[in-house]
Amino acid sequence: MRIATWNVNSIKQRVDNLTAWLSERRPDIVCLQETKCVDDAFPREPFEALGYNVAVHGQKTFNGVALLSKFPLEDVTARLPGDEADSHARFMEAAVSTAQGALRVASVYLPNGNPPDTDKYSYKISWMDRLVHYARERLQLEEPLVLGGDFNVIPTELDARHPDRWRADALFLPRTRQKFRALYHLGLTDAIRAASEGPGPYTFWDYQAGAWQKNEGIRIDHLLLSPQAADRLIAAGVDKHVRGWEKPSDHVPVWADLELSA
DNA sequence: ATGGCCAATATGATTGGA
Repeated sequence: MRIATWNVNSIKQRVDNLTAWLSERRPDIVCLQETKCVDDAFPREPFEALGYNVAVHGQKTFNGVALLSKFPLEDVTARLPGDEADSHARFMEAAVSTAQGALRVASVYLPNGNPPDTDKYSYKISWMDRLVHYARERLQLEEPLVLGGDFNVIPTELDARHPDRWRADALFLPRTRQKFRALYHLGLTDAIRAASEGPGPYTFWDYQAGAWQKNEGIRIDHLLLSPQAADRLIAAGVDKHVRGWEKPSDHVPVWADLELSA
């Protein structure tokens, strides 16, 4: 079972890159973020033609998440509990059944939170509190669970080429990192950090200022595994080369292989 | 050389991203 996450920064602009990467990496399940389109306008056909079931939860202009899966998607839920007034399309969960066993997966697009002295940051923190609450409940099921997404959190100094430049940023503030550690402390495993000790790899390079050419990246896209998933982790990686393609997203795919057969 | 981008929108300037 290969599961991946990718912030595509507009699904309409990324159809060619996404289909090319799917053909190359051949993931079974993909969590997508920043699809930036309403559900009726989502280009499903190119992905269905590659054998994927498609579940979308989008909105006009901003945000938007989706799941692609070679297995049927069941119990699809497109709301993170805890705030009925939250209208942002940032979360979608589904259950997947395979011959090797069941898996629960969520596509997560955590708020950016900048600038930190505004209600955008308090929204980020309260969203993280809701995610902690959700994860705590799901972990009680003691099942394989993968939270894949753009968490907009740089976890440690190993996860930025120039950490000092990010000190005052909502992605790296102590309060942000503390809240992210609360997720770890529930018992979730960071798949990339389990597979490599760092520094790096990075998953995002800004379009501006030659960040890609100078490898001034950060690691903010993560796959967090429940103990029942982490016990089955075989390998994990970041497809950095995709950032060098024509018309790239500013994020690259992150993937993990799980041996689901107990 | 200390600045450089990209996507969506009833668009030609503004907003959001990170």
